[in-house]
Amino acid sequence: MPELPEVERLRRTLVRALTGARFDHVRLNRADLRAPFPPGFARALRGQRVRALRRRGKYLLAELVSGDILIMHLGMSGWFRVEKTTPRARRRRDPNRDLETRHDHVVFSMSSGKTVTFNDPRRFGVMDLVAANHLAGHRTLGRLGPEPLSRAFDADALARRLSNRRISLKAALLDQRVVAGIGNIYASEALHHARLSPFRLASTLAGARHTARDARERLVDAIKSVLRRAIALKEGDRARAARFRVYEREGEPCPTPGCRGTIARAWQAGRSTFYCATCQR
DNA sequence: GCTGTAACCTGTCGGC
DNA sequence: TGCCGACAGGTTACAG
Repeated sequence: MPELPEVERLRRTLVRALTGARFDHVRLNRADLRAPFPPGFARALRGQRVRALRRRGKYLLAELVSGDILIMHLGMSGWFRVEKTTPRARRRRDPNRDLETRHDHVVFSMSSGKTVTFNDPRRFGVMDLVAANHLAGHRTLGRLGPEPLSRAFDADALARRLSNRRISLKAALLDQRVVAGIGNIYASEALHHARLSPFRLASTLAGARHTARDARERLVDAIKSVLRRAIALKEGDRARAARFRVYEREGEPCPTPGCRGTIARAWQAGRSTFYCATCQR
């Protein structure tokens, strides 16, 4: 599932196809994803040139020379495919290929000679086009918490956002207003890395006592470390067994050195949580 | 205002 | 083999 590391890696791939290029043609294969495309979406994009491709949390933001911003969110199953543009007549029908392209919802033909296709079987993705000066007021982007890999995200910033929050730590990490870009997988991973129970009340990390301060410093370090490591993974390292310490490892021994616990699974905030009850407190 | 939960959606997997 | 239900998860809407 695309969380911050996956979106960042995708951004680095898309930069080459999009930056400096113009949208020669935009094809929408349906009228909506999770929400309808804004009126005139394809027409408004056509002819526009991409100045830069940024990421904010799990959102990809294509800054256009005109000052508009193309907002893209992958949802649960969205992904982009980059291919060299080929004339339609030369494409041959291929049943496997048809299966792969069944959920191609948006096709960008770029002046770079690349075709960038958005494929999203579950259609939880989002695309929107807004003026740059409306970005801060955007209903979701405008409320996002700090970027976890930025200097702005430190123990003090975390304390401010967890203060008075009477929800679990796991639920807090999933709240994009607390910190942007973490999803179900990396929330479990970071909490295990920090040796903090996913069931602990979020506000207990906001206190002035040194134990609370120590815990939130561990959590900030764990979040940064887990995300950086995931971003740095190469294509060949993507096997889940190599990537995750607790996620989808129910029943396996806890990987923390010296811990004799077993990874358990619980249902929390409507999501699966993987944790070790022995070393996560 | 805050919190928890259902709903959206479709591919996959296990059980029958 | 085929059908059916459960499950996965990011975000939003809604109820309490």
